Amino acid sequence: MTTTELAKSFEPHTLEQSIYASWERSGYFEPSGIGDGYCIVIPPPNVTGSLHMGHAFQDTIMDALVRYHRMQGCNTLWQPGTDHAGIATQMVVERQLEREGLTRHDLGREAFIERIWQWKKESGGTISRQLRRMGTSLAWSRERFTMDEDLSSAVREVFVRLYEEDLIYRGKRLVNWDPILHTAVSDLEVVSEEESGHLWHIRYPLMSGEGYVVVATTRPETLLGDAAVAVHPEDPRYHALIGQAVELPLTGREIPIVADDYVDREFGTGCLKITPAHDFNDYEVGQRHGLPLINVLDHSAAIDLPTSPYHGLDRYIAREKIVSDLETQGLIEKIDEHRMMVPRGDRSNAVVEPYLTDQWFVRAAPLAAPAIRAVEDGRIRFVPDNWQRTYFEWMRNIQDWCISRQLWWGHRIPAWYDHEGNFFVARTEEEATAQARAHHGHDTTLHQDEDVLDTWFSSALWPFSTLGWPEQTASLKALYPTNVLVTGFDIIFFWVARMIMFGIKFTGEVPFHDVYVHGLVRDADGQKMSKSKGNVLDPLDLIDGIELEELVKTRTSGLMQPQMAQQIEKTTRRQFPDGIASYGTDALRFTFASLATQGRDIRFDFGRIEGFRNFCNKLWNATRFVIINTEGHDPGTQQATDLDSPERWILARLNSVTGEVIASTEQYRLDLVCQTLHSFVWDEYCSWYLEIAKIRLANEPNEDRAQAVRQTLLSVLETALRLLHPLMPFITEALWQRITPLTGLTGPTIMTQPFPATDALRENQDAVADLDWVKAVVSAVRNIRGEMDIEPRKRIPILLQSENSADISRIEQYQDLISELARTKPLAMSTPDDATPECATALVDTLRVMVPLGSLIDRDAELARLKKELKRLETERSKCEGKLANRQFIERAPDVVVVKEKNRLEQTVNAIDELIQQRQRVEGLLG
RNA sequence: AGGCGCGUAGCUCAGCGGUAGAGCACUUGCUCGACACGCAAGUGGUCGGUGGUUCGAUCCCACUCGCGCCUACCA
Repeated sequence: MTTTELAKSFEPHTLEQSIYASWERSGYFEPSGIGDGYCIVIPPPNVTGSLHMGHAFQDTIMDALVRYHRMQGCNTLWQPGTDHAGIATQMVVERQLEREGLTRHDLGREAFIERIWQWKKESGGTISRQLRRMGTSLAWSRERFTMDEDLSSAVREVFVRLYEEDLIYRGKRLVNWDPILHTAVSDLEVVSEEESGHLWHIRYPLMSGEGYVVVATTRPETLLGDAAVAVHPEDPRYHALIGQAVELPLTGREIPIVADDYVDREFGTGCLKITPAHDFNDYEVGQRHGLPLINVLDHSAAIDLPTSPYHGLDRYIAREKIVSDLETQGLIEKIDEHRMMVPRGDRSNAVVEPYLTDQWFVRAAPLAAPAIRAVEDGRIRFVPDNWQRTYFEWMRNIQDWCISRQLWWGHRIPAWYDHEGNFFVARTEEEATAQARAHHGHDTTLHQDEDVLDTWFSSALWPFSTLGWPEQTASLKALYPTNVLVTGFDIIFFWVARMIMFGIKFTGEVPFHDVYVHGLVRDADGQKMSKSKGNVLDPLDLIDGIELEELVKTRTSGLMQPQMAQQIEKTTRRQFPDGIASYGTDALRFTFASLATQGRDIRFDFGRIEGFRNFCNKLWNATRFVIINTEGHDPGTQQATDLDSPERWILARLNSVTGEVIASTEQYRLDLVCQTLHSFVWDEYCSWYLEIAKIRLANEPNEDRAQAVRQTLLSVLETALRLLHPLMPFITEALWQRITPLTGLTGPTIMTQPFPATDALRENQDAVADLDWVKAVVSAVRNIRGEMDIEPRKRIPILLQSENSADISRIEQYQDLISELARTKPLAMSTPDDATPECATALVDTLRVMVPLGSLIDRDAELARLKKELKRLETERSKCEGKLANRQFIERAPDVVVVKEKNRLEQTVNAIDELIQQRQRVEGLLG
């Protein structure tokens, strides 16, 4: 035995990290520079964030694709990097400051930004460390960050060009305003959910002095900014009032009653107050009727009317006060309970306020048109393809994109203002100064726009900015357009659509050819994983394992809502009473890959990961077996030409499996790849071929033939390792390196070995048919043994009977194999004429497999077994007969199907006859 | 209000026009020299419901019931 004997079981943590380090050190992750380009850009995670299950899942898919193509000989780049996550990161650092009793304004912009860079430096390594633990083959030397200087200059370049083409404009518009974060957010960053509220019916007295109209509103405090009351032009109830005026309560202002068919006559009173500065619809109505925009809120959503008694009150406090004042004046007609959609900021959870401010916008429609075309004409393909509907739906109704954010952390907008309010958009301050000089005829002082760009603006450039754009770099030429974007459906709008628009606009080409849209990882109950729910799993906890107490601690610390801690602790203890076992990276990756189906929800199932950890161990031990049986024999993999059928069979199977793996990978069906490889390795290679090899190596006197078995053991294993490598990189590397010396192959790593290819010469129908038959015969004996409760170790006598010459020659050829696999005494042939003892019988097509009853077998058990088998056959027969009795079937079904059905019936009927006779014989025995 | 997805074995999921599959769980045996993270043999499904197309439907179509998601301006 050698000193490098494998451990008895697979222990992932002993090898993963050193293997990864050696890959990285050797530069295997970097593009080779040879072959067709294959490029994936990683969806950049938040630089200060950490890896969650969704990332881990997505990264598994990308790494599998990348490793596969690298082995296929492509010039492969998986581009790593992170984004600056404007709002999220700024919030985190502001919260840190809060603990010190400071705000960002106390520090000032420069110091605050410095502080964020500091935080990035401290926490920024987390995510790349975690990615490394996942085994990702990212080209780390090319790692990018959206705020790197070159990427920032790409951002400015894009901004300026869009501005120059009038595709970016600045304007005072209603935007979604987050009154806690004090910034505009885009419509995508607003999540509306139904909440309960009230519908207040308020009387607005008519100026004529005769009565009042009643308006219904969910937001009485905005009354202060009303500019009109609107009714439907064809509403007979209010027809006479159109053109009249009402007195706006609490303000004494006079506002008109206008007619607009936006009003829904059925809703509320059919009479609507119009607040153009605080509601998107009212804004439109206001535009149509030339109404003034009356802003009544400040940037924290408190009332901003210095002359009013409500000045300075928060919107909800003001609401209460206004309602009570109205009540005092008898102006509240009624208050109804009301369910309504409430828009909240996805980060702050604050109720978002439509708010009138100066912002920068991207004119989206002209950019969308070519982006729509790219998908329509197939230059970009969604996988699964129904996601293109979602894409089209949004793109065809696209709204202008508000890109300015009132934050400090991000790409500052490259626009400079003079004191007159003119602004100059330029790549640099010098250029802006020059523009200003040209404008004014002399130098003026300028100051840069305070706002930064939406993080998604820079993300939209990611596929080409990371490759060096706007420089025409070699990487850009070789690797752009990238091949596939792997992403979740939740960011199709945020990111995918915008990359397509900007990619086409600035490179003239699509940014990627395929968009592979995967599902979202959920917990075992189907719940979305989130820190606040306390159901997150850290991929590293699955890799390394975690004690229950530790898990409870991480799940309950740092909560936004500390009152949830108890509940979270309880469910955690219930769900993971023993903590989480250590499964290793390969098992985790294989699990993710197996879950990469076409669906939307991916429930993480611990049964799966445990099963795949066992699979790793199986592979490990199969390798041990192969090593033990080949070491010292120098078999090589140079396959002998004259192989016996078990070898021809397993090689043929390997060949089909290779074809299936390639096809499934190309279709992004990694779940099928898993299934195929799992069942090949476990059910065919280990359960059958290894067992056959044991027998042959023990009994084979011919050394050449024994060597052929050893070669086959090795070469099938070696090939299987390469097939598995994209999914399970660590164990396959470890085992491959271990067996390489035995195979005579050389090469420093499995990573850069060629991916297996199919070879028509390996196909072998005859060997496959023969081995299927051998397996069926062995299974028949094992079935009798199992059902009869015969000791597994005990050799039993069996008789074989057949008139079929194929059966007879197969028996001749495989008798030793069958007898060993089924643990029988030497096979005995008999003819139907022979007087046969009473037997337990099973049929393999035309072959009768019989185990003499004797003392071994229980007569009742055999009768029960026969009964069960007969029942199965009889249902089958009646199905067949039913079909064949149908004239339509005979006439219309394809001939092959009809013939098949006839054969099936014949076989079934024969089998039934056989078994009935057998039953009679057994019944004839006296019990 | 529109759009989409899902409903297959106890659980998690494949299959999607010609004999219902996998993993886990379950039952019964096994300290056989690779592996108990294992071996062998089993149990378990009117493929959500109703109708239609078809010689034939888990698969295609229509309707329907449940669950979920995404878009949308009903105050």
